[in-house]
Amino acid sequence: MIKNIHGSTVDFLGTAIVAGQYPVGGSMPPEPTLCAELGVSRTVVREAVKSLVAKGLLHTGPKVGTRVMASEQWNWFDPDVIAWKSTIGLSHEFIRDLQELRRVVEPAAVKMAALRATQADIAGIEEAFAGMTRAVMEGGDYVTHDLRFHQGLLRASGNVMLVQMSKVLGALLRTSFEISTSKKDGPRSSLHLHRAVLDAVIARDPVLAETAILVLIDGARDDIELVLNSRRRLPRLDQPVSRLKAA
Amino acid sequence: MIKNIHGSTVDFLGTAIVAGQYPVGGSMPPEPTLCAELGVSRTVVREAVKSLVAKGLLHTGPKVGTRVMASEQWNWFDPDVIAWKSTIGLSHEFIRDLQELRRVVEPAAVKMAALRATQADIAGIEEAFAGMTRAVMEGGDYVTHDLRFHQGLLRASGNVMLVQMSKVLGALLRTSFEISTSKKDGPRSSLHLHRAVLDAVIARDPVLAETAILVLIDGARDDIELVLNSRRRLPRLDQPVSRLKAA
DNA sequence: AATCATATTATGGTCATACGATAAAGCCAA
DNA sequence: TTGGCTTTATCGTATGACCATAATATGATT
Repeated sequence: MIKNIHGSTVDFLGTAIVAGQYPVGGSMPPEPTLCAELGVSRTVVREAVKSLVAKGLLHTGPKVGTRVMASEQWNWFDPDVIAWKSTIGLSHEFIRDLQELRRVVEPAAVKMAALRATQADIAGIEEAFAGMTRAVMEGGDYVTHDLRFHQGLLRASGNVMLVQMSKVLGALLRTSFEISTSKKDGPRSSLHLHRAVLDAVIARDPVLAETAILVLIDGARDDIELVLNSRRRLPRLDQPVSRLKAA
Repeated sequence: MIKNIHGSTVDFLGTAIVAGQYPVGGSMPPEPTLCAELGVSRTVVREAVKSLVAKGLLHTGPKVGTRVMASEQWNWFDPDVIAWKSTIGLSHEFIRDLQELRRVVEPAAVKMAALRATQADIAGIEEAFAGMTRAVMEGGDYVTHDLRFHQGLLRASGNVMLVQMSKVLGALLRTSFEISTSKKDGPRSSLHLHRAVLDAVIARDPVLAETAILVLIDGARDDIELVLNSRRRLPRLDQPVSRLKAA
């Protein structure tokens, strides 16, 4: 992803903060220092900091400096924040929280979808399913279509807030799918489970749709648990604070 | 709320955008124009715009200008965005969506709370309940303590993502509570329903806790529906674009 | 010696100006 | 009409200056 200096700076600082490279509650280096470390102008640093303030990661004030907020204050539903968290490696606890969220949200969304999905919604999900099938048969990017399938379901719920979640859940789904896909016949075996969900939605059967998606979700949960227990901790990337323009 | 120029500018533009005063997909006035309209420097305008970009409301590019993103792109879980939406008046559909979200999230959170709440969590909720009781008996701010009660429940779920929701749901709860409170004996009659939830959590009974909170939520939903149907639309504030410093 | 008021100062907040970079829109030629 | 070039409006970045705030230090007063 090619970005301008502002975007790169936000990503750099955001990742560093989420990774815990600056102590929570402590102060960031003063603006001139950040300028020097990153090799950018004060304008860029200030606008980047403002972006991070907007996402709840930082707080600024004259003389008090730029402080890192407690992680409960961060906007965890912000796609960028989630992305930064993903790049440094999702912790076991965080995956558990996302998993729980998914198990709460997706069944509810599917129930609504069964009641309210438009033809366009269903067509979109069908297309995603077709892509999944194609990927299994002829090879190809299974994960992308799997993501579209689930995001299509949330979209079909017709609820703005639930649609929003698809972006956040995307991080979990990607991890989840990659794990499932690495298993023997993962995609092939889950294909008919997806079909069952879609059929229930088309049949306007909320209860059936809910039970079908729960099978899918719990299956994914078990796969993840299995992998997480084998490697106690996911890889964590500790990148040193270095010049930005070099990268 | 007294704020600095940056904060005021972000609020002003954010509110205007959420209110639909700038056409979605269209371009905002160019930076110099905004500077003139708001009576602030370009620095302030740019940093404000950057904040709004961070919240998904805007998108900028050289020559393309500053465009308003489609509302599906907005970070609806951002406390500021929700606050702006609240100030201009929550639409019927938006309240419905929030209501649905609440009905999905809160029962799940309460179940988790029943299993995992710490003594500190419970103490916090007890304190909020005491405040509610006091407000009913001696008069006082019922809504604030009611909010704390529900936020305490979400916090006790021990799930980061669910805790985040408390901020968003706060907007709905405030509206909801104000409506309920305006009803005859609203607070007094709902007091024992709250007590039932808390008791179930203390008793570590997830199922009981869930059914108890559902009674509470559906009661609130009915109250809201009633009020919403009497006045077809909530008041909407159309403030003209005017000088910022004057206010 | 302890306390409160005052001065200092470090740090973010705001402003102004200049120039670079980009992509839309117009123009010209084939 | 079409393809590519030029123009130009607009955001992106850099710099320097000064203002506003609040933590800290200083000193006076009791």
